[in-house]
Amino acid sequence: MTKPVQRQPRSRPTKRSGSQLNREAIIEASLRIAARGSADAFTVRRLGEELGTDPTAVYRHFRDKDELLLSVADRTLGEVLDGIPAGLGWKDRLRGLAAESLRVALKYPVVGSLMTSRTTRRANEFRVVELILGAVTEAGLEGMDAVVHYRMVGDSILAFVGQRAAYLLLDQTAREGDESSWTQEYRLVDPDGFPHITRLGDELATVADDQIYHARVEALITAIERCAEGRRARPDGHAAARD
Amino acid sequence: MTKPVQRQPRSRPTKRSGSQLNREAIIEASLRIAARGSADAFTVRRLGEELGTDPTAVYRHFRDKDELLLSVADRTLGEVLDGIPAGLGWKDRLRGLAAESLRVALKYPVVGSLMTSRTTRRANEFRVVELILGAVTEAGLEGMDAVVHYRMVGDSILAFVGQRAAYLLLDQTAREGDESSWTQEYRLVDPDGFPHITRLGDELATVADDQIYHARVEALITAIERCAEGRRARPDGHAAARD
DNA sequence: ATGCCGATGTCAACTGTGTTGCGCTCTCTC
DNA sequence: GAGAGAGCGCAACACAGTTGACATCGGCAT
Repeated sequence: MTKPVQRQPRSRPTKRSGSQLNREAIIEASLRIAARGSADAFTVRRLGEELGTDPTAVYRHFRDKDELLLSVADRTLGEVLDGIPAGLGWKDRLRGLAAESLRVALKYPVVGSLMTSRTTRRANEFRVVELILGAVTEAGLEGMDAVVHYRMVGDSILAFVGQRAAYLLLDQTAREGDESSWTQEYRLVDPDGFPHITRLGDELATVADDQIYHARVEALITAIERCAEGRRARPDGHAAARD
Repeated sequence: MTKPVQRQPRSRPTKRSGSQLNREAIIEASLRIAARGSADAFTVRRLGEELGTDPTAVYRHFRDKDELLLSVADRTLGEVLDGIPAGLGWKDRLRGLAAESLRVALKYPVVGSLMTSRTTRRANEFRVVELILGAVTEAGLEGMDAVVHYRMVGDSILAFVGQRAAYLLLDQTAREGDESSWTQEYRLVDPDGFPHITRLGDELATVADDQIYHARVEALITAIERCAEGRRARPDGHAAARD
């Protein structure tokens, strides 16, 4: 009687309903914590606070923190997919995927930074893969060309988005160091040994991440186009896009 | 006198003062540990073992582990630069940088994975920046175009290399899960909902990381070329590489 | 020579992390 | 109503980075 624990039968009365916690609630609490941003915020103990339960209760629903993280990441992938409008051509679909990925990764920096080199192997990841494969197919790629360019797009977006997220997570001191490097250390280099850095000092200090992001996305699209053109030129098995 | 603690003057009595340790020795011990590969090997305590001293002695030479890591990373950047032959054109210089970066990152996976979104702000990093800026300048880029493409190249190489290194660090169980995903889970998707995944199942399972790496590097070079062509076409300030 | 002092290494300990084993309670099922 | 079993709380473990107190050594000015 110490705790009333009012439970509504909710969706599945036949399921089982004796618990306060479930995977969904834990994932959403994780997202709330991840959205707060700070680097070390996403710990099991803070997750317990957020849930109002003992931290170790999480382990009744997830084997370990890694499995929880993969589930959370897949949830965020769903948020990415929901943000992409329907009915776009393949280029704008990829641009939309890139933009949404960045938005979501900056919304949940911890997740974005930890997932740059992982595979969730869950539902929404399949949808993303299918989306990219559909885009490169529509662009005219097939077989190994399609797969190579899919991986190129997927890995690139994941990587850049992860870099941005990880940067957001750096603590204040480290981030200030990184930011000031272009306006401080890089200004003091020897002009003879480093002529390019010296000459381009202003641009190095003022270039924005979004410009670089844009350039990277467009480079991916160009690469796909180029490969497709090469395929149309000589439609045999392997299309080499060398020069 | 409770403990004798016999210390022999060890290797260099003539060298410097009574210190057994210095930054160089610590960095090299760190590289030896990092080269052994396993994920959690690079700890301060293991570093103490490797050095034959108390773990906390490291803190007499580096403010914290992060500063040590940045120094180690800059050392590995030197190894990258040393591996690039001289006298190459800008394309092959970038290809060499990419190949050497991958080689070194796979040699010291811990360093490679932790440095994907950091800036060392040390000597060798300047040399790398100068190298890339020189390449894009030789390609015909100037001003903001040069800087944007430099960052594109630098970030991309760092990111891909970091992904590969991080993957190497995954423990056996997690890695097996990732590896098998293309031959297991991705084979069982619904053919109607995921036609592209189904159709390209074989290629998804057999594509090699090196193919993707090659494609990414060539995409970067192509992007630089394209931007340079656009500049030559209309040599005013801003060159928009849209379509 | 001597006494001081800073630099360096050692040791114990602190905080915080993920994780596990034990036991209690509460709900569901028969 | 009784058994069973899942879910949660609690205490504790191993390991991480880091800090402060102490010991020792070398170089320096007196």
